[in-house]
Amino acid sequence: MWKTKEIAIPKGFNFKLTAKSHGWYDLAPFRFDDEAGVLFYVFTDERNGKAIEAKISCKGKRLLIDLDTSLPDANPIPDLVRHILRFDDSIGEFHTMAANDENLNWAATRGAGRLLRSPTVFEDMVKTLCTTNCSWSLTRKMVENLVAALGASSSSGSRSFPAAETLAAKDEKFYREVVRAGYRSSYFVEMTEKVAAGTIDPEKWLDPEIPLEELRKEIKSIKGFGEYAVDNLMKLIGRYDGLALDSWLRAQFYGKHNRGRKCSDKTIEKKYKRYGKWKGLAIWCDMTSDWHDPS
DNA sequence: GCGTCCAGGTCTACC
DNA sequence: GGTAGACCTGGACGC
Repeated sequence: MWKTKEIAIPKGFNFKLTAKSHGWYDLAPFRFDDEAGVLFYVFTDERNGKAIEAKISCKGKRLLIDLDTSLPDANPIPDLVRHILRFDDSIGEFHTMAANDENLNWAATRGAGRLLRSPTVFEDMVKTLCTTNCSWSLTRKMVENLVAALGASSSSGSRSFPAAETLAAKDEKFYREVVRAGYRSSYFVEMTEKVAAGTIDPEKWLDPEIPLEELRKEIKSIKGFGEYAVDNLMKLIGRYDGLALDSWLRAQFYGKHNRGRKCSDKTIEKKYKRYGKWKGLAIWCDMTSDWHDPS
């Protein structure tokens, strides 16, 4: 039995631009149906550990959340949806700056800049580690393997993202042979054990009061998190100070702003310096301006 | 089908 | 602080 919940969207919110803001919509348990304009996600019901599939779509000024189960009115899923779509993010300052930039005014006009994220920082950590040093197809495969092997099953058979404790119970052999994580396997073991044991608490990183450098240092101390991975995770947390430069982003920059010729990372930094704490969002919106159809 | 080469980001050892 | 090499996988390519 499906049950629909409705919530009001914030002013200037663009559902499709947010859902497809970066590749996360393509990683399990997310899925996006372009034709229908529906974002799918499989949540975990904290009460019993069962999976709940949600279909999220937008109708006028309302967001519709269709759940494949009947839940009590006080269920947490609408709040989690607000979190993943970043309803409460205040990016007006970024839009004000972008409005005066010929490369970025599209973002201000159309309401881009909210980057889709997972319900937990932990899930974003795992996925970020899966993006390091490999093709996108391998990233998809690793996440898929993880969810298929350890996720809880919904009534329709789709699977949710496993909890840290579930991942921590697995050894390096599992990550190597089932997830196909290769040399990253030992990083997964170390990271998930630390989270499950409470040695690190990723959810606390959402606190905007944590000093930037302190946060950066803590994430950087985790094996497998270098410059790119730290910046990427921090963007998802809501800190856009780092550019999260990877080979794709660099190549895009060379093509758009340097006549296809390579240049140093410092030159790239210089281009977005005026955006200050928003520069990570600025380069991302600049480099993805041709991703989205005008509708 | 098989073998080889390459891209990708981070870590570690070394200078 | 900077650099080189190793790590591992999937995809592209040539045979």
